[in-house]
Amino acid sequence: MIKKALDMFEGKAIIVGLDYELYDYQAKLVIAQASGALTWADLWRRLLNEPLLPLPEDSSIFRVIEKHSSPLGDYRTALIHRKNKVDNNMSDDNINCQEQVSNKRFLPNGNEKELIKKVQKYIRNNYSLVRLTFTMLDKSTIDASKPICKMFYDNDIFNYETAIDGDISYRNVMVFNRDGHDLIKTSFYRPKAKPHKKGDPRFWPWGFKKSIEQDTLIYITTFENTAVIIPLTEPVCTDAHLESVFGSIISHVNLVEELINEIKQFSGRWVKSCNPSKKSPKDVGDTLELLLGLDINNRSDADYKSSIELKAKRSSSKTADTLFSQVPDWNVSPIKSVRDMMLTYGYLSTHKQRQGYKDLFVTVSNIPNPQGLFLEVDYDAEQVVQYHVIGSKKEVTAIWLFEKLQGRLIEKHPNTAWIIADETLIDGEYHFNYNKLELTSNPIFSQFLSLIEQGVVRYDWRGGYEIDGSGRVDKGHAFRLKSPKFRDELFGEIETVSLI
DNA sequence: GAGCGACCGGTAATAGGCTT
DNA sequence: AAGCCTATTACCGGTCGCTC
Repeated sequence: MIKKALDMFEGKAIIVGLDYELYDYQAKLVIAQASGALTWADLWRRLLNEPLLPLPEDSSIFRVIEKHSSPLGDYRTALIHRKNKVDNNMSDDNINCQEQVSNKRFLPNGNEKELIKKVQKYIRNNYSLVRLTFTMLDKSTIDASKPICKMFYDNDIFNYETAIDGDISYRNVMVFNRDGHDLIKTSFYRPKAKPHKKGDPRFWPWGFKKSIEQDTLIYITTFENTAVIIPLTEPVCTDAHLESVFGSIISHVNLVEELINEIKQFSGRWVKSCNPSKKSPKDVGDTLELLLGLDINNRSDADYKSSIELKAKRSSSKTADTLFSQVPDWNVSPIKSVRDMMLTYGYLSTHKQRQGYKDLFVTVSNIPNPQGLFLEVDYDAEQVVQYHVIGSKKEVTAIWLFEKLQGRLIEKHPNTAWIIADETLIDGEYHFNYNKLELTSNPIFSQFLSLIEQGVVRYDWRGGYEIDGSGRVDKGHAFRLKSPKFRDELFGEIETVSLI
């Protein structure tokens, strides 16, 4: 009986896998989540109790896939990988076309991505993207998603929480158009819904229909406590229009030039490592800070004149970028310390020098890891939450407050210089050659949260504790960006500078 | 060839017990 | 009560090796 039920789900997974170009295990995960389970194994356990569980509907399957697709890029996340074009040949072209059309509805196309970057040269506040559908224009409403509600609340624009269903409030909203921009009277409200249920938060700028076409992607952000709507089309989203509102591009050009000139004193040639006899991961960064005359530090702010954070890497490295280290807010977390965390969820150390330790060197992403730990973003409570799951039991373990994370992210990365070095051995001594630099500025916090949801930003536990004793290791428990290739998702525009 | 889990080297700040 | 010492915690800088 159970076998048969599982077979049905597996069959559905195979079909979905083919339709959406997923690996088997990914398709299974999608089916599991669309059925309300956390993982395939979890679904299996649920079927034991409830063998007649229906197959998930296509709409919920699509929702899961949509949830795991990035709003900013045309790639799939950790959960859903795009297969190589090469092994696509056997798939049905019609299905492919339909799939592409439905995905394109949400994702920015190439031109729109360029316009997003252009906007972000001028204004870096939190933002959301909405693709205007036929229904929105027809009914004259835009649904305010959770991040949009939060953005309006944070900037004293509108509070949907205290709004009474059916009461319509009006605020002026800055709407960009072909001639520049206008302040447009805009309605904010929750419609009267069923009893015991709050109406979905909505807004609509008066006369928006006249100035906008269906399927336009709009960029919603805030500026000096006013909501701003920028349709991402060429004639509207111009430098002239943006500059007239937000002023000329803010830059740290001088400080950056100063840094580049300092690095050029020793770039493009081999310089001896600060620890030449031994190869250690941190040397590439420590040597750079030494050359620049900076103290090797563990300060939590940026390295160079508190304004530019330096990140050095070996050119051979393709590993995750450490964004910043931050332990959870213990006073609001069920787990009360790192030690508590390690001893509760750690595994017995296999390391020779740490016999009798519980280690936890693991990455926590949006899907459960081998310890059953995963992250979720709770926009209502304004927290990033680490859950632990065994079977169908899911419990909160640790919590980071938005406020703290936002502070850390902005404090640490106002401007970041990612410096690439080659490494070589000369006469038995290690040397570095710093020769390339990538510059990023002002990370976008809403994007940070979105990337957590997508599994692109993850949290690493990096430590261990002696079970009955005081021995410990701690390499810094940190939020990290899965791969350097996602830098532009978090930071928007990136500038590459050659140092040779 | 990239993803992923596991893992490496450090220092600064702070709390609390003990001595003076 | 001031000062000192030590234990503890929270940050800093990263890569490696196996699998799919």
